Amino acid sequence: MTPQNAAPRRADGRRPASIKDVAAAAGVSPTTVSHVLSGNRPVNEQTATRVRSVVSRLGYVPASLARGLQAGSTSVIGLLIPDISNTFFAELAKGVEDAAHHLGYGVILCNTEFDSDREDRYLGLIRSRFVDGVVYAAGSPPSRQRLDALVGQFPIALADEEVEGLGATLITTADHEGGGRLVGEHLRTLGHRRALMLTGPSDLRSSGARGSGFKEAFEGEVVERVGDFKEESGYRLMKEALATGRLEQTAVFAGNDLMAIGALAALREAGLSVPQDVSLAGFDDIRAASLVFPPLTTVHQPAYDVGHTATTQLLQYVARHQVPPSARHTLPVQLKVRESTAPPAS
Amino acid sequence: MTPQNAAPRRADGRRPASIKDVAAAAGVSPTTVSHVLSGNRPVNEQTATRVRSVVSRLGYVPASLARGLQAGSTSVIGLLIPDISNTFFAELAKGVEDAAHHLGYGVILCNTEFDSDREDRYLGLIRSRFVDGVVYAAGSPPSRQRLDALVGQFPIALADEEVEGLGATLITTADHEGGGRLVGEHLRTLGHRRALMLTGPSDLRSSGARGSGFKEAFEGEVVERVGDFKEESGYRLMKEALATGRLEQTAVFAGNDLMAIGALAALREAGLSVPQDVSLAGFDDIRAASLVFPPLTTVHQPAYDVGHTATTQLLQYVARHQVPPSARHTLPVQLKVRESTAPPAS
DNA sequence: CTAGGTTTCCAAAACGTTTTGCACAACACC
DNA sequence: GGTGTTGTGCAAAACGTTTTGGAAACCTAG
Repeated sequence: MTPQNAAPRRADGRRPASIKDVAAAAGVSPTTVSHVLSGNRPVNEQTATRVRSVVSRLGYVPASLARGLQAGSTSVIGLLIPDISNTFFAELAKGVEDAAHHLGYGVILCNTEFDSDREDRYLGLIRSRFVDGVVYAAGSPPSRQRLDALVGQFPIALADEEVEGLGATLITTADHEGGGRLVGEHLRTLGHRRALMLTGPSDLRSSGARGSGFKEAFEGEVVERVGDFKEESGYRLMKEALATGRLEQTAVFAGNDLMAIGALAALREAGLSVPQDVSLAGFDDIRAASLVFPPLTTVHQPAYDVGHTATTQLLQYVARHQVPPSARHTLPVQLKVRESTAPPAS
Repeated sequence: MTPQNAAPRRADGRRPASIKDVAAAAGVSPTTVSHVLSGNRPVNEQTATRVRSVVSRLGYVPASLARGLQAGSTSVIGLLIPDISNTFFAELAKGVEDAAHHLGYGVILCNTEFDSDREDRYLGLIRSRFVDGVVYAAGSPPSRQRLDALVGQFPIALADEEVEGLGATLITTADHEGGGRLVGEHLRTLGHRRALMLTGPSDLRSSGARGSGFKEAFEGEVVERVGDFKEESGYRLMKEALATGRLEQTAVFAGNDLMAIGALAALREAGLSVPQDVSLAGFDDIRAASLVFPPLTTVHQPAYDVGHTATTQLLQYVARHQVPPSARHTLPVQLKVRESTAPPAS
């Protein structure tokens, strides 16, 4: 355990090569090295070759911090999401990453895990200008006072979940209401007249929109139970509904696929089979939806596209050092009819 | 569209407050502001209060780039993974993030998507010291010449997948060989004597270890077909095996769950049912493994723990500006017997 | 009154880049 | 022999911090 000192030293004790080292070794000024590397101004070809050979011999790589400090930007954006292990967000992240990469940006993942400690840290990192912009995919209502410090001051784009009264923002979201309508219509057409709705958090715009779309199109009698978009809550809510005796409804619409999967387990435990006894529909079309038995009828959300669009929009402004204007992009969704829905029994 | 100029300006045209602005407004020197904020040296309580009030009035947040440049570190580590939408890596990422957060570090996600362009960019970002260290979870054999530039120079920890001949490195991996053995033993005990193995890439250490563990414990006749750990390859390989006529084997061991799920689809299409006609086992215990029908017998890998351990180890050295020594941590795995395996039909 | 200690603050250097204004030389053109 | 023009390279400033060596003022004890 050899004690090491001062910070800038490299782990093995050597200092990483700086532009000065290169300049000295090549017998030129740092300015010239910079010009050789950036091509910003012409440099004599002989000198340039000499510099380049020194660069590769020393394994010189410009320090991004210094470069960023000087340039006033880092070419990295942040992606704030609640839970990367949820495949929906993973897919969204992929879209963000693709778009960013394509435009020359890196992505720093900030996984909040619904934990305010963590949210604080990342918001701090963002406010300290470690990143040039943020794509914010809220999975739960965000703490407003923290966001307020950003919006309008800092380039930010909301993905999938819109946040109430947050002032001018770039918003990209799937058509939650339309998706709800598709499900409602589907179940109505099958002949269902009474449905149980297991919703997500009531303070989430997306959750409300799915519900209102559904109710509008279903036209029948709808009973609502509020959950939190997690699998466990789908299980619990369904359990509760079953505990009251015989199920009044012939169809269940879960706020998302995770909840639907939870509900499915509860139904199975109660000895009810899907879709013979009860029809069940979800939302999101996560990977698991088609793997589960029976494969779930659900609404496909273009998670990848949401991420991609939000990022492309955002970067358009980031690149010009502008605050994005208020704008909304709504992406179409698609009903996937699988085997968990059928006409009611009788 | 108001044209904006110089980089450091904020998007709305105002420059973000710097320590100088605070100092000027509070009538002190930047030094004093810094001391107030860091508590690094005592400051008169009156002055301090005045400074603090200016800080909050101006919404001053220290620029992390400048701070990092001065300190020689960023308090952020990189996580290099091939595919964040694979739940195994997502789980691992969560472990990394938790450990890092706990030790005061942020995590930048570098999703390579098996794309060398992207790998290059991120490796560049790393070499430019944008991060203090890296957790590398290779999903495919990495391009050695790129990694060579890092290992031994830069703090790096290998998670789950070890890389041949990479010199001294910190390695944290699940017990792939032991897992293979568990499956082999399980199938042998059930009475199977002939098995088909659908493996991952042959140049991946983990893949080889799973196979050799399996063969050692199974003791029967094993036919091998090489895939790439993706669902499609499981499907294709199984299809090919079935195309040759009647299946010789009574059991199938897939290199991972994704391939098992692919194989399951192929078996179903061929009219074979699992586990009545064929037993099927996977590896990883991803979320989908228990959702699929029938639920998959598989080996549970502690993905979260692998990420967590690798990160904790790494940061122990990063914090002291040391290169991690060569070391290996092997984490235990666990056989999950579900409904996809049964005694052979006879 | 002096010697020494404390308290409080500041100036300046350093971190590693990029950018800009300028100097010097070489060359051409009339 | 002026007068541009072009090629080449450097010095210095700037980006926004933290750190360090003092300086100035005040107090205390002898």
